[in-house]
Amino acid sequence: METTHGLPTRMTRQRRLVFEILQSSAAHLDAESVFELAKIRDAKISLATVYRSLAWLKEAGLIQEHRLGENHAHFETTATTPHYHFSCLRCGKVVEFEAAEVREISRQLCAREGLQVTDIHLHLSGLCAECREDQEQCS
Amino acid sequence: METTHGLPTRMTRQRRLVFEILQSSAAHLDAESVFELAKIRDAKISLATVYRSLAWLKEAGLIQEHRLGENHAHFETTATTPHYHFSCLRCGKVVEFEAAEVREISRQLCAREGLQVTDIHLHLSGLCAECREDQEQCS
DNA sequence: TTGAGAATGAGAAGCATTCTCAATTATAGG
DNA sequence: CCTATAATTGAGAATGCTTCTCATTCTCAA
Repeated sequence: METTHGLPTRMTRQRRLVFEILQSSAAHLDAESVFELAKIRDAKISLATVYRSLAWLKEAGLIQEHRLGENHAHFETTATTPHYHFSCLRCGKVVEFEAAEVREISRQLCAREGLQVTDIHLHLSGLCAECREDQEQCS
Repeated sequence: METTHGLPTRMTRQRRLVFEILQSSAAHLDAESVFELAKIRDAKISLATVYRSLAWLKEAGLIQEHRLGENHAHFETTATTPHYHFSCLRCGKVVEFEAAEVREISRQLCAREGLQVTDIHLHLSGLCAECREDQEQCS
């Protein structure tokens, strides 16, 4: 992210490609999915570069990383409106939602503890409406 | 967690040991730390058993798993009062805090989307008060 | 144009976690 | 108490995701 002079490094072709893939995708892609999509436009791109690009874009604030219960990360471009996630433990479906109260909670904590919050992750999990119905039919 | 008859399985010596270690620890231990502490009381215990015990205790609702930014999980016994976490990106310090509003947010989402929430994780990250001071001295 | 630093590709390495499987232990029924 | 059955364990192999290494390529500024 920083050169030896403390200046920001460049937006390269590969980094732009990774960013564009995340921009044009509605879903929350994981590194492997980004890699698969990237290879279509750049057959030579390496998985390591995808990971490095994701780290760089995250550091630059252009994308966000989410841990949605699975053992790998998902990424999405930074939204204009802050939002949070619910993920279904059964089918993996992700529901996004807003909640202005969360920023207020963060603000209060900062004031009380003298700390500085740079990232907020609210992650709910359980069963989505569909899976809930399926469950009930079994019992 | 379940026998072939659908009955719950037993609380074994190893599982109790893992639970007791988490109970007597103030911090949020990771699997490796639990393993190190467990070996003191049971030299033969295996890391696999620690992981299996953690999964079993979690399933039983006795402990909770947290992802605090690092690439490994941390565990703590289920608290009477639901609480959330802030972790410092610099020194790793964890601050626990309460926020009743979060349950209300969850309740609203359940009502609106028809889903069922079983787990809530609110994770803030940034710089703790101490690291914030250190940072300022450098600039 | 050239030199220094930054970025890349390919594959190796690392780390946390899960799996396999043979041996051990617990439980229920006789 | 004995036995059959299933659950659990230990040990190490295997897996999956991510990061690292290093030789090569690219970019920018002088």
